[in-house]
Amino acid sequence: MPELPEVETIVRSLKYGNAGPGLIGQRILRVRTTWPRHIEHPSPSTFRKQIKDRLVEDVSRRGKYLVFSLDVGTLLIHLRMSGDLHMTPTDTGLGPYEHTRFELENRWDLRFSDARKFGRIGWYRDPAAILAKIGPEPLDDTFTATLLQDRLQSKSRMLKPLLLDQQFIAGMGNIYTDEALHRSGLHPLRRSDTLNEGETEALWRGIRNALYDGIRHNGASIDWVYRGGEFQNHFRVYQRAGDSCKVCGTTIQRIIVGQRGTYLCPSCQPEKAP
DNA sequence: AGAAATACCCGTACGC
DNA sequence: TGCGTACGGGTATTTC
Repeated sequence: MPELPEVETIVRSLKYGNAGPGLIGQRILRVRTTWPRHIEHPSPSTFRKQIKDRLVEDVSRRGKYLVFSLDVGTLLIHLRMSGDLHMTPTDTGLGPYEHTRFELENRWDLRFSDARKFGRIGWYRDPAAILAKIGPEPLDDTFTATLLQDRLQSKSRMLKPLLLDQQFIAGMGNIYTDEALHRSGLHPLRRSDTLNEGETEALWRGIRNALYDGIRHNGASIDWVYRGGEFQNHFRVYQRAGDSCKVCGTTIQRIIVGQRGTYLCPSCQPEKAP
């Protein structure tokens, strides 16, 4: 559930440090895990050897991946549903879900907490092989309304599952997809190749605004698993079924689209144009 | 071929 | 109280 804004928030906190020192310039002494399946690539034993004594040179983000540039190779971490990363002093007792930790030279740990154990970690000599498969970054200057239009017209898919497709666009999850569609005034079942120019522009704006708002509030905190920021207090539709739309007062609906719970305002997002 | 559905991995919350 | 089920992201696999 950490989506683009939550991952971006974590990247910033790790990079510059807030509840602890920043990660850049730190050396990793070793990795310890109580859940080896967190380590996706290479094998856990090879991973341990490759990570030992590596220097962290940069921390960034690509889609929902955290990208740790090392002096040799790159560490990729995907938080999936419930993952989170914290800087914690090495001598602090382990939290219940802190399955994997990277011990640093300065006696702090980078701890990977993951209640549902869906998260994945990998070390790659060439991360481009993985990251190149991901769609465009929605907040990049190169992500224009024209680019979005071309991509929408090249498919004939429902908007909701299409926006969730990481190959179509990077970083959108269930929350920000529903929030973006509401801001756009578009129904989640709408086919991508039926949007006119104005609707495409609205979707482009809706995506960017939903993500910017999320980042501005340091991401959202979701149910019991993810401690994020305050964006949950600003949801317009997500998890608001039965409540009234903040724009028009109509009751928010919850439907299932592509096996995903989906929230919308039936007035702001009519299935067919009025 | 492309779109969409299904299964899988997990732990918790919720409803009956 | 206790059990079954829904939820959720992304990938792999299957179906249409």
